[in-house]
Amino acid sequence: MAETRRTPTRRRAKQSRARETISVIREAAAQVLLRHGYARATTNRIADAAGVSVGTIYQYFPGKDAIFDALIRGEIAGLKQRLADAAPDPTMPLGDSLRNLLASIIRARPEAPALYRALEHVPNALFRRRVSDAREAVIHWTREFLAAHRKELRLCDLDTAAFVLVAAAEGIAMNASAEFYLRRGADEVATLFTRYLTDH
Amino acid sequence: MAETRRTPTRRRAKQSRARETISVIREAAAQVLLRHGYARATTNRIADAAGVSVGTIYQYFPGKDAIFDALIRGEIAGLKQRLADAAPDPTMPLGDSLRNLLASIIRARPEAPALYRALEHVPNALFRRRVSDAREAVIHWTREFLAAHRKELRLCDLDTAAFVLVAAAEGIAMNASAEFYLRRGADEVATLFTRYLTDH
DNA sequence: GGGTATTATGAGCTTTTGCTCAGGTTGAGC
DNA sequence: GCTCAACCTGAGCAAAAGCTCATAATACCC
Repeated sequence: MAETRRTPTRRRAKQSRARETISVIREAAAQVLLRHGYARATTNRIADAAGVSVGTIYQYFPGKDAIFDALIRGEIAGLKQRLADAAPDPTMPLGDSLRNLLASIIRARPEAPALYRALEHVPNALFRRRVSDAREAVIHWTREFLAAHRKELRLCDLDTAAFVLVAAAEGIAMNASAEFYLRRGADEVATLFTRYLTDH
Repeated sequence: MAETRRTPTRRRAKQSRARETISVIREAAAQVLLRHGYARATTNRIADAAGVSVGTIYQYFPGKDAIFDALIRGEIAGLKQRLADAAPDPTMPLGDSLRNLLASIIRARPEAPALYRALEHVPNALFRRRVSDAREAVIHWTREFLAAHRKELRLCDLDTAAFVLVAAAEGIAMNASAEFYLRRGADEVATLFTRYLTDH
């Protein structure tokens, strides 16, 4: 439970069997985290859920938090990938760009918000910095996106605008249900943002 | 650590000395929660922070989670009070109402978002329902607020609008720093919402 | 001041949790 | 089929956390 462990590195998988085990552990950790929350996500429970012995976990992860660290790194990498994929095409009108972007992010991983929410409370300083670094990166990306569309915008303080957009989007993503998006929720969010950014 | 305890109720304070102790414990719990997070917010640590013996905690709280339950109930009650205080005056223009509302909520308890964030991960089903019930109540209150200003609105689906507003506001409140509000952040949020709701 | 109900103490008991390690199993290469 | 490195097991240890209870201190009422 200490912040720094005595055994910094562990065995690296060399056979496909081991790589499979690692990903099974990761998925089990995500499931347990979603079902029980961090405080009850014990190593033994994760091992049970993974159908694996506790010892196996410690073959590949130096400690409990390392599992969640791997999880959050995966989630962040995925989010960044999706942002990159949703290529910001400056020729397309801003409203349509926004709609596409939101739809693609939302469709990609519907369970991500809940997982993210649970992950956010792993009591580890490095870990928390990873999360807020990622937020900062998304804000920066958003600012670039806005700059590419500068001519359509009514405002000039792009930094503030980017922050407001990302924070609002995060709040909505965290609380919205799947049905919300099915029932034109993504359009609604795009409208919220477009009306804020442009003159109708 | 079990969900149900053997000792359901505890001593009720009868002297002012005891009431003082209880509130000291509550404040200490909030501090420890903010500083260390739920997983490291142990009963002994809380007792230390409160300058009180562990036993004293268990005189008034049936278990660790009960402390946080009391905390969240207090926070929610405070938020509801602030919403009620910010009387929705339908004669005032919607933009101004929003600005006032946001400013009064923000000024009241700047540390509330962080506390709320930490509290959200107490691993207790009843507890989590309390939080989402509160969110639901705020959404309902917002719907009423919108209904009172219906004539100024461009949209008709007040349920969706109320949800979008509350979720966005939560996201912004959770991530914004104090400086953000000082540097016309509240105005910015009011603009975001006003432009979404009305025709410029 | 004496009596009693209320409040506070904290050493330590019980349970839980993170983690280890001595040993067993598997399978790729020969 | 043999070998050996890679992989896996799970009982159990040490530390930590939740909580109790016998005892002490305090405040209130007469």
